[in-house]
Amino acid sequence: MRRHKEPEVRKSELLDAAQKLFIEKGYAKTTVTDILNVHGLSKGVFYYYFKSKEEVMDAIIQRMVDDAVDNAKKIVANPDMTPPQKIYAILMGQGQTEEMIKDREDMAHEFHTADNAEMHQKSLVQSIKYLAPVMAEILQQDTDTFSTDFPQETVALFLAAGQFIFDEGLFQWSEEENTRYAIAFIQMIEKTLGVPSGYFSDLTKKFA
Amino acid sequence: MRRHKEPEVRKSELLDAAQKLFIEKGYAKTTVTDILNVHGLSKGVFYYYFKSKEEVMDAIIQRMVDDAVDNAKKIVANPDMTPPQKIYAILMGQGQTEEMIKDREDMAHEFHTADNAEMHQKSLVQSIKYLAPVMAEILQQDTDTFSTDFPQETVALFLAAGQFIFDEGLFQWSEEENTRYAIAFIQMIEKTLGVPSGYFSDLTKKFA
DNA sequence: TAATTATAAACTGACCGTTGGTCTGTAAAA
DNA sequence: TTTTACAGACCAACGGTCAGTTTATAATTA
Repeated sequence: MRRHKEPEVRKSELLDAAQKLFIEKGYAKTTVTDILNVHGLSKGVFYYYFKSKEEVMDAIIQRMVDDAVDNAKKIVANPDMTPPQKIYAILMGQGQTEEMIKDREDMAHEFHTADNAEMHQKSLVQSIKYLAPVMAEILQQDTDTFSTDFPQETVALFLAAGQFIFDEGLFQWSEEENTRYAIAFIQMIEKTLGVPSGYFSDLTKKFA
Repeated sequence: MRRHKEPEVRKSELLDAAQKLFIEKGYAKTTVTDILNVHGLSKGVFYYYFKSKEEVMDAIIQRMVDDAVDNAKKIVANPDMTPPQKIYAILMGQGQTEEMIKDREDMAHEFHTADNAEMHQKSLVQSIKYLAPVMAEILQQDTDTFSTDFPQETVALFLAAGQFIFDEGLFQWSEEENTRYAIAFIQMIEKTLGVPSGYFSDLTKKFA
């Protein structure tokens, strides 16, 4: 009765199931058996495709980061956006994959980061590694508007600060606090990049 | 033969042993039995003093953060330091307790943060919670030199960025990279706080 | 006051449930 | 027949529990 599936299909099934569970319950609290139960599979098949639970997490993070980088590259290539808009769009879209945004429209998905420290840390490290260079390009290609001595390093600092502070699971900011942090964040970016104050201000309305 | 000890002494023994192991091996990879073996104690005594392994981590973090806050308050009260020097001293002293610095002089202690995500995350969260207000006071008390709309939030962003980027376990920066990040970090702070460029520059030499 | 007993505090170690991971084997596909 | 995809019993290790033992302290008695 058991039907053998294409390896890639099975692997994707497992990855998708794992990702959903990791986000819902957290990495640590998600059992390998939990992942297998989603499609009624047995222990063996998991370790046929992956050599450890951690490898699955790494694969998921890689997928998410690749997505984010692709998205960022599209933004960079978009001729209808100004450089500041690009910076803003990439920074603010962080931590949310396209799929996650779609999902979020349906049900309220909380990225349970408190129980997800390992995953959160790894994904932040990878984000910085792969996303910072792409963003740094924007700054380097428009030295008229931006004045930064170390674009990549500066952008990395932005990513680290933003991803951490605005994480929904770590701090439960009130709406007011969130707004204050958002403004402070944007002002920090404006000042650091040397763009006039208010450059991003009209974009800030999204935080209302 | 078994000697009963003062509860506080025993508890400190366990906390100290745990802290050392958590730093050396990481929280996840440190066994409760490992902690007990340091002083040859049995399972029961651990759960006599703590109700879980996580509680021990929380206690250790609290101790570290309290230390850091005390230290920060002393710096704030120091009349021989200028406000920028205070900001600098607190930001750069982060993540290293006095004891850890002493230890580091003896043997090369690596805070194995890669295997320590949970602890690192929690301690960063607590740092921001308790340290940011203290630092914000410095900014508020010297509005002539500093111009920031949201002192506490801004400082929190600094802490998050700095603690993450300069973590020894997460990124293995070369000496050059480290210097670049340090300069970028300082420039970001200078620009964001509205102090003239080079305000911290003479302090930067420490990174050589 | 010294010896005895009662009570609580500090500690032991066998035990349990769960989990990540292994291994031998089997059914389906080629 | 060989290879690929899968099943599921099994294992070691870990966090945590618990009934019981030893040590210190207070209360009682002689």
